[in-house]
Amino acid sequence: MNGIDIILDKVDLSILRLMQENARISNADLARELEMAPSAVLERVKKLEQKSVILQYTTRINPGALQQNLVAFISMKAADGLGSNNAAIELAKIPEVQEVHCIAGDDCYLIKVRTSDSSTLMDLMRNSFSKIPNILSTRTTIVLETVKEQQQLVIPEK
Amino acid sequence: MNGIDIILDKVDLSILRLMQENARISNADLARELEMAPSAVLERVKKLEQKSVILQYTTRINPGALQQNLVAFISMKAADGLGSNNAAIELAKIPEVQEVHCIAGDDCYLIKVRTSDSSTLMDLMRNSFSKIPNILSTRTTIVLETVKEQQQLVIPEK
DNA sequence: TTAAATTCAGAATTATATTCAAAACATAAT
DNA sequence: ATTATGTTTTGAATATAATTCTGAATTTAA
Repeated sequence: MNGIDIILDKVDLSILRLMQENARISNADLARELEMAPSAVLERVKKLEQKSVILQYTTRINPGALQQNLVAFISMKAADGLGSNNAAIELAKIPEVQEVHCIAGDDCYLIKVRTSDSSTLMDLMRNSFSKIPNILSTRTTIVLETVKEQQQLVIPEK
Repeated sequence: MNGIDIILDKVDLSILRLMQENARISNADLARELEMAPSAVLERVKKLEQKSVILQYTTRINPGALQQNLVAFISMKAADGLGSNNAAIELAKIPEVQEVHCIAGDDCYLIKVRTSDSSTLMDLMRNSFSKIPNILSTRTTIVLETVKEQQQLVIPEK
């Protein structure tokens, strides 16, 4: 399930670097950048997909264009027993919930939510969160402005 | 800079929905899904890019495959004057820093960082963060396990 | 050192991207 | 209503790319 047993060489890392920056790069352009035959590059890409090194090709959309300007972080205490993630799993099913993390310290979960505005967030909390058992308390932090937001990894040279 | 003045119709939303799910869908397949001519679809996609509705096509890479398993959230107080974001802008330049948010409440910034392990995080804090002036204090929350992590938006039907 | 497996290049085929002109459609103004 | 204007769509043409396959080269392991 993790990164164990997958060995990525220099070429793989270059592919990942190029595709992380632009997922729609053509295989032909990839091949040109890497100075390899398109067929060889394609084989590697397929292998990276198949080994789940590549999880998804996705499009980053301007949230403002869809009127989704509210971001909030919510920390939650839950009464899930040790070794049980039930609340987290239920939270993860909600599409507006972008991230669910189990964290060290007092609170059990830290989640990130994106909605159109604060009243939609309230609706979400009232209608969806409230249906999840074992949530004991929540503390919501509203984001005023986002300066940077991406998930790109730092890819080593080698 | 925001979502104002951009009007997206049903077809645009479908394009965004399909491309958010799979950025590498071919234009031909897009056209088939939408039952439109490829040329018409291409025009729309170009327009969405040009209007910055589409920000980027990116590849989600398994962090484990690159040995980047540590996620931390750090809240920071900074001495930036009101209306100045200097610390945030400097933080945003650090590649391991994936998110920088200005938040309401006591702390000024909430940032999300991804590194290979806790000692690399310590290095980062010692070497990079410490060089940023005006950071008064930090409180780091280590993620033990991530249940969900994506940035996909909820795209309305219409 | 050989055998097996992996990776690669090149050619052939199939499919796709892209461009363009013309038609269709929508909008606003007269 | 009717014309004019601008936008969007289509369909055809052509340029480019994806994909498959075979054999050669390289690597790995026995």
